[in-house]
Amino acid sequence: MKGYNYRTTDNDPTTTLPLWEALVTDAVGDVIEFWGFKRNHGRVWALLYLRRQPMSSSEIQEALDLSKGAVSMITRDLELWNVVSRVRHATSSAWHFVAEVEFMQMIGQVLEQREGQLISRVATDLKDAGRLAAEQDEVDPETLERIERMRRLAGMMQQALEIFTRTAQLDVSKTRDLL
Amino acid sequence: MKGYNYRTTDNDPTTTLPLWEALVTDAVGDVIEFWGFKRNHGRVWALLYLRRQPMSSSEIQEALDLSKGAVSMITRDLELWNVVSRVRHATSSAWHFVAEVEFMQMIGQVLEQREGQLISRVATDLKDAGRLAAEQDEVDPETLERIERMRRLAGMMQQALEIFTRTAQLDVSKTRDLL
DNA sequence: CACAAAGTTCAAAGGTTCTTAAACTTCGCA
DNA sequence: TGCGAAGTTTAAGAACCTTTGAACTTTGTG
Repeated sequence: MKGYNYRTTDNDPTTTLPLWEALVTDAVGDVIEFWGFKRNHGRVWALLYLRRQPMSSSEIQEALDLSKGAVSMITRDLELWNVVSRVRHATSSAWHFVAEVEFMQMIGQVLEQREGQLISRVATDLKDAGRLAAEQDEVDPETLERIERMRRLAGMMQQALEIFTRTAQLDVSKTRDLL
Repeated sequence: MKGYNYRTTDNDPTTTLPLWEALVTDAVGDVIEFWGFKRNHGRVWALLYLRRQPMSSSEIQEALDLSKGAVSMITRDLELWNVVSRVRHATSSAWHFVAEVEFMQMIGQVLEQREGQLISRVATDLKDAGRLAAEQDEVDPETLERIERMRRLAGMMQQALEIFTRTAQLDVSKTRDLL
């Protein structure tokens, strides 16, 4: 879960972003990275949220010192997750992006999906293991019990994570007008 | 958060572990990896938990096809987290390891520590950003408000994660005699 | 339609993490 | 004390993920 330090804001003279904006975008980048996303997903969202006005790809690219390709891929992801939307700006032919405020939804949604895949695979593997072990004569009944207990532990983790993501989303909706 | 596939159990003829044991150790490895630990932490713990008898480093090494150094480092971590303990076996001069059953505690403990570090840094950064932005005349009050809202969001995440880890641990203690 | 600008894709580069293997240290025992 | 086995540390390498940059495709406009 550790980060990759593709940081460009430290002491880069070519950066045009004021320090306070860099602090915000990097902070959000760190948080989002902690949750298993890419740091730049958070940085782009934070910039758009902070600016409150549609920004073009090239503006984002320049502000955060990213490549054209990176901006394309990142905005595609953010759009897919519904935390950024693409709008037409009157004065320009290029697409512009704006931040949606449902930030926790993105985390909850993707977390739940990732976790669901994992747990279902683990569950079937542990069931298979229990079945196979039961077929062996020399396997202790206590050992079979331990496999079953691990299966239950996995289920518990799933439940806990579900509760967490649901709570997190609820917390946001409670204060949705805040954001 | 993705894994590194240093898997040796797929179709390795030198592996002496029966398939059902490999399924269990790998399943636990996958879960633990999802939580930001190393896959082999989970595999070693699972093996010890399954065997229910003290195992020496070299036994672990052979069973899971790890190097001597890897076993040393992994058992050190597991011991530090109190999910494995080191015992003297009567017949041998080598240390042996046994699994403790407080598995969720390890996750909760380390998660909370990692998260605490992150959030406190993010909090101070966002506070700094707000202060710096306020000093600039051309910064919109609405923008200041948005920085403040992000700070609150970070705090909310911290709370949610705390609730989660506490709930997870509680769930375990409720069923502690099970495991 | 043709051209230019905008946007996408992907192989390769760059960077991080994990594992290994070998040197090194510690421990038990004669 | 000296030896061998056990255990630890670490530099180098393998595996992996992310970003880049250039080729390619799409879009808008005269």
